[in-house]
Amino acid sequence: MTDPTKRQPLDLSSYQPAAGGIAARARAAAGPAYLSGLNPEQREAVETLDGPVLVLAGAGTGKTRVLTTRIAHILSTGRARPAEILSVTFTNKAAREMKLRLGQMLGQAVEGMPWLGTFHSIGGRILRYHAELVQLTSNFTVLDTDDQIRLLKQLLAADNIDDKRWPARMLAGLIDGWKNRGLTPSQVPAGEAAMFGNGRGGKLYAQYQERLKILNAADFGDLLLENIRLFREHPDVLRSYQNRFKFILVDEYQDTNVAQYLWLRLLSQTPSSSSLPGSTRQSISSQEDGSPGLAASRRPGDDVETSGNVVASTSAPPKNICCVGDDDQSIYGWRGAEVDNILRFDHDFPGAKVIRLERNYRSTGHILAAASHLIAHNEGRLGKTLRTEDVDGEMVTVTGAWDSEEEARAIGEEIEQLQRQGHALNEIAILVRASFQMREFEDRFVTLGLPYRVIGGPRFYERAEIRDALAYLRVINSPADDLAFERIVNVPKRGLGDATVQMLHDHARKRRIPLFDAARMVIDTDELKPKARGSLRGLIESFERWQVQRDAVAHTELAEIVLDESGYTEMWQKDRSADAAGRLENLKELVRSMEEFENLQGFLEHISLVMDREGGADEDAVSVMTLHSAKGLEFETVFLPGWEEGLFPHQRALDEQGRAGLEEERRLAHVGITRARKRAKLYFATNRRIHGTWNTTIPSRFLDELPAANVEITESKGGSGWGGMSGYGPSRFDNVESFGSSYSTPGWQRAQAQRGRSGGGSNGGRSGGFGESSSSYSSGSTRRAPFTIEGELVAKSTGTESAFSLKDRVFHQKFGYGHVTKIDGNKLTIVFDKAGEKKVVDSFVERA
DNA sequence: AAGATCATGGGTGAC
DNA sequence: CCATGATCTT
Repeated sequence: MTDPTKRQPLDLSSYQPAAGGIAARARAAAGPAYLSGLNPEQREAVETLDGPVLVLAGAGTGKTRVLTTRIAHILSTGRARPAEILSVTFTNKAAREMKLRLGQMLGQAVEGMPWLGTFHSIGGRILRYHAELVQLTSNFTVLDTDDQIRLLKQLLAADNIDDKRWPARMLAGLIDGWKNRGLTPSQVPAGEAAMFGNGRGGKLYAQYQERLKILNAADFGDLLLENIRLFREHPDVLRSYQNRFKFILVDEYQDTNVAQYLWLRLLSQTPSSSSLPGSTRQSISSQEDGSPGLAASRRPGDDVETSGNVVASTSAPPKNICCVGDDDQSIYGWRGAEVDNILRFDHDFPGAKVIRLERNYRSTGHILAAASHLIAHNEGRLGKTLRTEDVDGEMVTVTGAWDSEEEARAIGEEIEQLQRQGHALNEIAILVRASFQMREFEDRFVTLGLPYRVIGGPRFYERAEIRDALAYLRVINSPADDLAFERIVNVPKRGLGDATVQMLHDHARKRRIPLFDAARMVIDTDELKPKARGSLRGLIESFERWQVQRDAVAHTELAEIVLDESGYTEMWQKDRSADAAGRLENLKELVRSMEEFENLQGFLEHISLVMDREGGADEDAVSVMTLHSAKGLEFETVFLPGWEEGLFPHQRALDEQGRAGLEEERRLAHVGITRARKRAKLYFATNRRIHGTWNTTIPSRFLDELPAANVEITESKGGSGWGGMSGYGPSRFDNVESFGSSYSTPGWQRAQAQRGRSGGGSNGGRSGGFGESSSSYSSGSTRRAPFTIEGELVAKSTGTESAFSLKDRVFHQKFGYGHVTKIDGNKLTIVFDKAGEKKVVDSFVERA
C-alpha cells in the first residue's frame, strides 16, 4: 500500500501546524490549509458537521482522507475536544492508519483521541468501566474463537450432546450470528433456537452466557452485545456517553452488523434529560417498507425504541453522526454485515445528508470502466458513478490458462517481466478468491526464486507457543479463567493428564468454583495420587508466587520469570524439531511486544483484540492474499486468478445465498479490480483441481460482464498455451471431454470477435478448435459488442438510459428472441418468445 | 500419556 | 489431495 494521497492535488501529509496550535492556525487563514487539497464533494463531507451525514465513498475516492480531515476540522473549529469524538473502524489497521494520518495533520494532538478505535476495543473499554453492571469484573478475559469452541465443547459434553452430529463449531456460529444481530438468549426466535441439538440451542446459548460470567470472560460478540445491554439497563450510563460524544464517525459503514448498528443508534441519540419510558414510541428505523428480513432482524432495535430511550426524529435533533462507506464494497455479509444498514441510512437517520464521492484518484480509465460496468450488474445498490481524470492506460486483460499450474506459471512470467522492466514487487499483488489457490503460486515462486509474502496466514497470536504463554499470563491476571488454566495445566508435561483434569472439573462444578480454586483445595486432600498431587501443588504455588510478583515486578520481567520457572522455555529448548528455534524466537518477540504496554492487564487487553500479524519486513516482495484481505489496499499491478464459475463466483455463495450471494461475489470482483492502479490482469483456468480431483471449469460469468471496450483477451504466456497439449504429453486429461465447450460462453465468443476486430491477437487461427462447440451460438457472425462505454469512460448504472427502447425486438444468446417491455436503467425486462419474462442487463442482448 | 491411524470434510475470517 | 480431529494402539 502506498500513499493514497499522492495523486491528489495537494499532499496534506506535508501540512505542518504552526507552533501556535491548530485552532490558531485555522483562524489565521480564511480557508484552513487542510481543506484546500480537497475536491468539492470531499470538502462538503468534511464541513457538514451538523446532523447525520452519509458519505458514499467509492473505491479510491479518498475516504480515509475525508474522515481524518473531518476530525481535524472538528478540532480546529473548536466544536469538540479530542476526547469528545467517537471514531470507530473495523480493523486495528484502519484505526492505526487514521491515527497516523491525524498525527501528520495535527501533531501530537492525536494522543488525546481516546475514542478512536475498533468497535470492539471501544466496546471493551466501556465494558471494563462498568463491568460490575454486567456481572463481570474489570479484569475480565476476552475469549477468542478457540476458547469459545472449547468452552462450548464442554457444555455439549455435559449435556450429552453428540459432538459429531452437533459440532461445537456450528453452535459457535449460531451464537455468533445471534450476537451479531443483537440477540440475547431470551430474544432468539424460538424456531432458530430449536435448530441446534434437538431444540436445545437456545438453552445452550443461555448456559454459555452463564459460564462466561463464571469465567469472568466475554467473547467478541459480547463486547458489543453486553454494551448494548448495559446501555439499555442503565440509561444513566448511556446518557453519560451520549453527552460525552459530540461527534461520531464511522468507517466502512457497509460492514456494520445489526449489533453495531444498534450500538451506534443508542450512542447517537441526543440525550434527553427526561427520558420518560414510553413517552416517545415513534420508531426511527421502522416498518412500512416491506423488508421482512430486515424487519425481523431489527426487532431488537425496536425494543430499544419502545423502552423509551430513543428520541424520535421530532423530539430532538439527531447527533452529529457521519458514516462513511461504500455499498459496492460490502463483502462481509457472511459475517453478519447488513448492507441494508447503509442502504437505509437516510431512513434510519432522518434528515441525513448524503454525499457521494465519485472521483477516483487511484485507477486508470480502463480499469475503472471495467470495474464500474461489472458492478452495474448488481441491483441492490445505491448507485455511484466513478469517474477518473486519469488516462485510459492499459486495458484490463483476461487470460485463459489450461490449468491452474499454467496459470501460476504465466503469472510468474508476467511478474518477472515486470520486474525486468523495473517495477517494484511491492507494487504487485495476487488476489485469490480462496486461500487454497495460494499454494500453487507459492510453489511457483519458490522455484522461480521470486520473493513473495503471504498476507493473512496464521497469525502470530494463533501460534501454539504464544497461546500457551498467554494462557499463563491470563491465569495470573484472572485466576477464574479456566480455559487458560486447562490449556497449560499439563504444558509442559507434568503428569497431570485427562484423569486429573476431569477430577478437578468435577470438584469445580460441584462447588461452582473455578478450576484454579478447585485445584488449590484438592492438593490438601488425598484424592490424587502423590505424584500428581505434588506436581499440582508445585504449579499452584508457582501461580500464587507469580500473582504476588505481578504487582512487584515489571510485566515483561514477570513474563520472563513465568516462562522460565514454569519450564515452558526449557520445553522448547529440549525440543529437537525444526521449528523449536522459531518458537523460542516468537516467545522472545512476545515479551518484547509487551514493552509498549503499561501493565499486564493492558497487554492482555490488547492481545485479545489486536489480531494483526506484525508487519513483515519491508523487503521487496509480491503480495499474495485473498480478495477479502485486499480490501482497502492498492497496487500498481493486480493479478486476479481463478475467475471460473464455481470458484468465483463461489458455488457455495450461490447455493446458500442465491442472488444476494451472487451480488456479494460481484462486489468482491469489483473490489478486486479496483485495487489496481495501472494494471488489472484476470485469469481463468480450464482445469482446476478441487479436493484432489480435476474438474473442467467454465470461465466466470463476471468475465462476460466486463465491457469489451476496456478489456483485452490475451494468450497465456505460460509457454505452450491452451492448445498446446504437447507440453503435457498424453496426460491424465486425455479423458476430459472436449474443453471446447468451456469457450462457448458469450464472453468467449465476444473475446474472439474482439480479437478478430483488433487484429492484435497473436494467433487467431489457433482459436478454431475452441469455438467449435456443440452450442447453438452462431460462431463467426460478429456479435455486437456488449454495452460499451464510450468517451469519458463513465460507468453507467441505475438511472442511465439504455440503448434500447420499449417494444424493441431483441435477441439473447440464451433465451432467444423477445421484446422489451420495461426499461430500468441498463436493466431490461424482456418477454421472450420461448423463455417467458426475464430481467436482463442490456449488455446481454442485441437488436434482432 | 504419548504416538499412530482412520475419518471427515475442505468459501472468504475482523475483533 | 490435504489437514485436522477423534479414536486406537503401545
